[in-house]
Amino acid sequence: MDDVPIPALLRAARRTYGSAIRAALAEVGCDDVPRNGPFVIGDVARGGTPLSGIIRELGVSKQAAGQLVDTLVLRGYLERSPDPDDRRRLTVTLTDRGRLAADASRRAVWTVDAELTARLGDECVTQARAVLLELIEIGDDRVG
Amino acid sequence: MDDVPIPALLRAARRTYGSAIRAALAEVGCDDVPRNGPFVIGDVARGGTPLSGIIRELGVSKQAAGQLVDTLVLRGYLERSPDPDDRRRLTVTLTDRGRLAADASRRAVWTVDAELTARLGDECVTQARAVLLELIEIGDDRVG
DNA sequence: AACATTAGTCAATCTCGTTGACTATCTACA
DNA sequence: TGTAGATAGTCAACGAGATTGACTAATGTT
Repeated sequence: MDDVPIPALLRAARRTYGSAIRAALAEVGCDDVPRNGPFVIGDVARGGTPLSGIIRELGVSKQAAGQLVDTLVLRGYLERSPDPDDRRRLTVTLTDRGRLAADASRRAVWTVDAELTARLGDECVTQARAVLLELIEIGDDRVG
Repeated sequence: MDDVPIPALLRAARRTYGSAIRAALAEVGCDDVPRNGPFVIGDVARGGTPLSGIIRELGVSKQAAGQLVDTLVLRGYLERSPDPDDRRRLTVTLTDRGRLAADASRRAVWTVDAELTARLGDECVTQARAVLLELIEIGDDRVG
C-alpha cells in the first residue's frame, strides 16, 4: 500500500468528507448545494467574508466565485450586503437556511474527524494536519 | 490554525501536487492533459487497466471515464486494445507519449514527496499516509 | 435456449470554471 | 485637486467535464 501516490490518497480522503457532508446536507433538506458550496458557506460562517476572500480560499477566478455566490444567494443560503467602509465590496453573510446548512456540514466534518480520532488517536491526527499544512506551504513556496 | 477544517486542508494540499504535476507535464510538452488525466495515466502506467478499473479509482461514472480515455487516446497518450479473454473489455495501455507524461508526472510527485520528507522527516510522512488511508477506509465503511 | 449481468458506447444535457471586456470605487502621488 | 493605477466585482460567451438515460454486445447462469 506504500505505492499509492499521495495525491490519489488526498483525493480519495477528501471524498470521504465530501459524501459525508453531502449526505448531512440532504438530511436537512439542503440537497441543492453546489459542489464548492460547503466551502463557501463554511467560510462565511467563520465571519462575514468579501468575495475576494472566497477567491483566495478556493483558488478560483473571481468570476467563478461570483457565480457560486450567485447561485447560493438564489437558493437562499447567502445574502449579499454592501460594505459601508468600501462601496466596491459586497460582504456575504449567511441566511437562516445558510446557518442550517453550515451547521449540518460542520457536524458532518466533525463526525468524520471524531471517527478518525477514535481510530488513530489525537496525536496522529494533529500530526497529519501539520503534514497537510506543510504540503500547502510547499505549494505556496513553489509559486511565490 | 487548528480551526481550518481538514477537507479544506486536503483540498489545498492536493493543489500543491496538482500544479507541480501540471508544470512538469508542460515542461515536456504535454500541456494538453485533461484534469484527471494524470490519475488515469498513472494508473495505467502501473499495469494495463480495463476501463472499469479507472472508474473505481476515480469514482466517476463509466461514461465520464470513457470520455476521459477518449480524449487521452485522441491526444496520443493512451491506446485501447481489445482484451482477448473478454471481448467486451477494452484494455487501455500507454503510448510512448503516455509513458513520457507518466514519467514526468511521477517525477513531479516524487519531488514534492521528497521536499515534504526533507522538511518533516520520513516517519511523519508515513504516518500521514496511514491517516489518509484510514480516512478512505472510513468513507468506505460509511457507504458499505 | 432464455435471462440476467457486465463492459462499454452514444447522445443530450447540466454544472462549472475560464477568459475577455467592462464599470465602479478607492488609493497614491504630482 | 485631480489624475493614474490598483482593487472589487459584474456581464457575456465559451469550453471542459460529468451526469443521466437509452442502447449494443459479450458473458454467465439457470
